Amino acid sequence: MPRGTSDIIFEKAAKKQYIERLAIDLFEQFGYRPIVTPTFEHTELFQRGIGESTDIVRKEMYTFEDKGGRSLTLRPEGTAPVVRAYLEHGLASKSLPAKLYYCGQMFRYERPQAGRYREFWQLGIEVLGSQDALVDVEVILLLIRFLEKIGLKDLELHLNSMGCLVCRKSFGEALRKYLKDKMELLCIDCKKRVNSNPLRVFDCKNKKCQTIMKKAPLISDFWCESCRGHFETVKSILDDVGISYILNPALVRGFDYYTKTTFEVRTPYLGAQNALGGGGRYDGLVEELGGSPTPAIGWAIGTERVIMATEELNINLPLSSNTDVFVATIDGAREEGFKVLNFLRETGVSADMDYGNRSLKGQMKLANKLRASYVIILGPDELKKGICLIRNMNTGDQSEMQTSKISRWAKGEFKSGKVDFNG
RNA sequence: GUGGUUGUAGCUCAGUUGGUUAGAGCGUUGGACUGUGGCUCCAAAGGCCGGGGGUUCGAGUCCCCUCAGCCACCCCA
Repeated sequence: MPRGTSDIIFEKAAKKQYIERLAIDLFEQFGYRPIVTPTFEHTELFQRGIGESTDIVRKEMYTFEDKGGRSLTLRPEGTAPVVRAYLEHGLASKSLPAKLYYCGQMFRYERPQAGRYREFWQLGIEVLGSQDALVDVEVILLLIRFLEKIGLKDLELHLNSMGCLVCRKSFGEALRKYLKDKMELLCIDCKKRVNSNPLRVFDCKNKKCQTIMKKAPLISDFWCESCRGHFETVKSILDDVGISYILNPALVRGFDYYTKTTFEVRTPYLGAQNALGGGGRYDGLVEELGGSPTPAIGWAIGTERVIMATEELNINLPLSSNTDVFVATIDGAREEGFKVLNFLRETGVSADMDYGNRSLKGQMKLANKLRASYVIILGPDELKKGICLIRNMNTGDQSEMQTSKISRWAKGEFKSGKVDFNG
C-alpha cells in the first residue's frame, strides 16, 4: 500500500458512511445541493487558484503528465474545482447564490502522521454569488451544528478576517517593513517567512519571535471600512445565534484565495493535527479563474479527523448493521433455506445465512455474532412438515411456524422501528 | 523536507548476557454437546520475527542501509 494511504474497512467504513450521511442530510436541510467534480484537474487550476507561493502548490501536489502531454494534478482541495465547474456550467445564470456541497478524496504529498494522510476524505460546502454577512454566519453555523450533531465537544471556533485584497496588500507591506528592521532577531524559519509569507511569523513558537510579534501591526489595523463593517456584522450575528468564537488575528490559512472572514474549528483531542475543518471567504477567486467578480465562501472538514475525534471522546456512533434474521439449515435443506432467505430480503428484512459449510452449532454461533434477532432453522424434518423453527435469540424461545407464513410474520415483526435512510 | 521513536501470529504484546523445533492472551475453526448461540473446558490452524546486507560456529536479539507506522517541527483536513 502506498505511503499515506489506507484501506477503510468494517467499523471505520461504517463510521465514515454514517458521518457522510449525517452531513448530507444536514446540507440538504440547509438548502445545499450536491456537486461531484473530477479527481484530477489541469495543474494550472490549482496554481492559479491556490496560489504559486503556497506550500501546497510548491511541494505537496501529485502532478503528472498524461499520455497527451497535459499536466494534470490530483486535487489537493475542493474549492478551486467547484469554482471551475461553476464557471464552465454557467451556474451564475441560475438563481444565486449557488449553494453546493461535495464529498471526496483529496491528495497531498506530505509526511504522513496520524490525522494526516496523502489521500484523505473531505466534506465541504461552497456558496457562490452572495456577499451577505448572513451567508458567512450560515456557513459557520452549519459547520458547528454538524460537528455538534456528531457529538463532538469542546470545539474551538477560531475566527479572523483577512480583509479584502486592498487591505491585505497594505497590511502585508506594513508587516514586511516592520519585520525587515528586526531581521537579526528572528529565527531561521521566520527570516525566510518575511518574504514568502510574513503572516506566518505570528504562528512561530520561538519566544524571541513571539515577543517581536507582540508589537507587530495587526490586520485589524488595516481593514477598510467595508471589511470592518462586514466582520462586525458577522460577529454580532454569531453572538445572536449563540455561536461562541475565539478571535485569532494569527489565524492564517494556507490558500492565497481567502479574503475577509476566515475560520477554523479545532479540537483539543487530536495532538498536532487538531484542525477538524476550516474555510473562509474567497471573493476574488471566481474572477481569478476567469469569471466575473463574484463573492463566495466555503469550508471543508477532514472526515478521518472527525472520526478520530469521536474515538478520542468515546462517542458511540449509532451504526445499525444488525442482521434481523439468520437462516440456519441442516443436511439437504440449504437450497430451501436460500429461498427463504431471499423471501425475507424481498420483504425488506435484513437477512443472512452461512456460506461456509458450518455445522448447525457453527451457524448458531455465527448468528449470535451477527447479533441476529431471530434464527430460522430448516432441516429435513421441517421440510417434510412444511414448517420451520423460529428461535428468538434474545429470549431463547423457539417455536414452529408454517413456512408459508414467514413473510407475514417478518412484515409484522420488523416493519416498525426499521431505519429508513431515504426517509 | 528536518529530528526522534517503534516494527515479532488477524489484533495486543512477551521473548534473558546472541544458543536447538519463536511464545501468551484475544480472535478464527473444530470438538466436549452426532439438529441449537452466549458461559466453561479441550484441540487445531495461523509467523520469510517489515525488507536487504553485514558481523558470528550461530542473529528475533549486535551493526549498516532501506521501507512503513507513530510523535514533534512544518503544514493543514
